[in-house]
Amino acid sequence: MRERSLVIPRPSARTLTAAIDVVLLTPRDGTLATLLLRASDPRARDRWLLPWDAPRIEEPPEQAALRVARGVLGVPPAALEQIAAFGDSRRHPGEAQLSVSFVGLVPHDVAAHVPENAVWVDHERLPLMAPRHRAMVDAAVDVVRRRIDQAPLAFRLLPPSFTLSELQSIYELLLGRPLHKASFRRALQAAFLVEPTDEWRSEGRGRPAQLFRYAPRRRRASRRGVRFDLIEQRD
Amino acid sequence: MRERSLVIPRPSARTLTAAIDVVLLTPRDGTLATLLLRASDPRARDRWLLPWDAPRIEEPPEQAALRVARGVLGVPPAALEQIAAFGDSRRHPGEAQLSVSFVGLVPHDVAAHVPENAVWVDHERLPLMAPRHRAMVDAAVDVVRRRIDQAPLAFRLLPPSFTLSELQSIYELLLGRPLHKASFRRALQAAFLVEPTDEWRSEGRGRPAQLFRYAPRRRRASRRGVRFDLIEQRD
DNA sequence: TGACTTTAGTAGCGCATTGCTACTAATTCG
DNA sequence: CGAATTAGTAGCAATGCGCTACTAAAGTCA
Repeated sequence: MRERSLVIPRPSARTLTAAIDVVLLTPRDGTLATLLLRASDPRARDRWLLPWDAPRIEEPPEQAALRVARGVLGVPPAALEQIAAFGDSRRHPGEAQLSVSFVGLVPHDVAAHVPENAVWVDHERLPLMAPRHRAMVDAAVDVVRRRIDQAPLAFRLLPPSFTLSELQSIYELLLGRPLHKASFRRALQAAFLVEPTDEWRSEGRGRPAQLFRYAPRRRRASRRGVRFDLIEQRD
Repeated sequence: MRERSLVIPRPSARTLTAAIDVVLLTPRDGTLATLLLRASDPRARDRWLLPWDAPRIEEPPEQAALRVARGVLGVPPAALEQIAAFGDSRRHPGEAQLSVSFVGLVPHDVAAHVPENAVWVDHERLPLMAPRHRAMVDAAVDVVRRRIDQAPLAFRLLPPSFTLSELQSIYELLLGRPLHKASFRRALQAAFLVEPTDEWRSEGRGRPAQLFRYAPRRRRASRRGVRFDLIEQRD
């Protein structure tokens, strides 16, 4: 039973309930923090929620995500990327059958001004949440970690000029592991991503640090070889 | 205007029309080929379609994608991963407002048996298609290329035992660039991904090749350093 | 003032990885 | 048998990366 024909007799789209969910991430106290909203109804099943809303009529998911993010932050996030669609049996707080989730990065200064019903929580110490929302946070961090070396995500979390130590801290937070200072700087220089300004910043103790700005000069030669960075078998 | 409160007054999910679209990829004549279906109605606006269907009631997207893939292939694909949700103004053939798209990998022997209204087309030489479907094919190839070193995708396109030249060809197809033979084998050995069998295969001319099987022995040490493989600025 | 602490930044060694050329090995074709 | 063809390896050169150990410039405090 292998030869078939006309398997798909003119399908037509079906309606289902949908939601747009947004995972906002910011560097905070040495952790990567996620923005959670306290449920307005204290008897609600889920006390803590990711910001979300239904898409408006004819509103594309990305635009809806931007609207939701702006609703909580007042300004757009520094970066916004789609994570994935979630539509399995894991519960969504609004009982949406299908969720399209986005991750947004928020600079520290913007993150300081959020509504009173919102809190930033270390992404590794989340309270009890709807299972779909919790899965989104984990997936959001994965997306960021996989994209950090392909998009200038880290730089969007910093002001236009920054010290290399600040930049390294952001990378360490986003990657979730420490980096070696000398190696980090060497790799940064080889990639022609930043250029020094003639300003220096004295931050309390210690030698003042030179300020740099993001100024990608040329493309890095394409990735060499094959890496076979196979972690485990996924089925 | 930065301090806000209660930004999200209990949203509720809204209904919209949805579709599940599947990009099937197979190695074919030295190219990565995509499965397209010819429209049953020759006057249809889109003559060529990706396999797709509406999700059934309560059917999760992944399961629907599996069903669609089985409908064309007769068997499940060797691997199936979500690509992304597409919901912008790019037209879908079924006018679905929201599409959840998946990419499936199909071994060569399975790909040989498809319905008569289906054809395999080089992913770089697609005919005119609905814009959303075309975008999905491009995104599917991107997803595969980004995941190939983290999941054993290449091995799923091969029979249980295979020659290293065959394996290298698959990698080259999926990555879209040639690899150097000696370097490929060295990296492969360092990753402890395959083990030799005691069989050899003589394929016409030339020295017979030893057959190997996929047998990941241990995890590769985690990726070192930072790579800053920044390609271009994305906005 | 001068030693100590703290943070910034660099030099350079050793090892692993990778691209490459050049080889050897085993088979078919004529 | 020799040429052609495909499989597989050796080893060099260059690069990348982790690390230790340094120098530099500020504050702190006796």
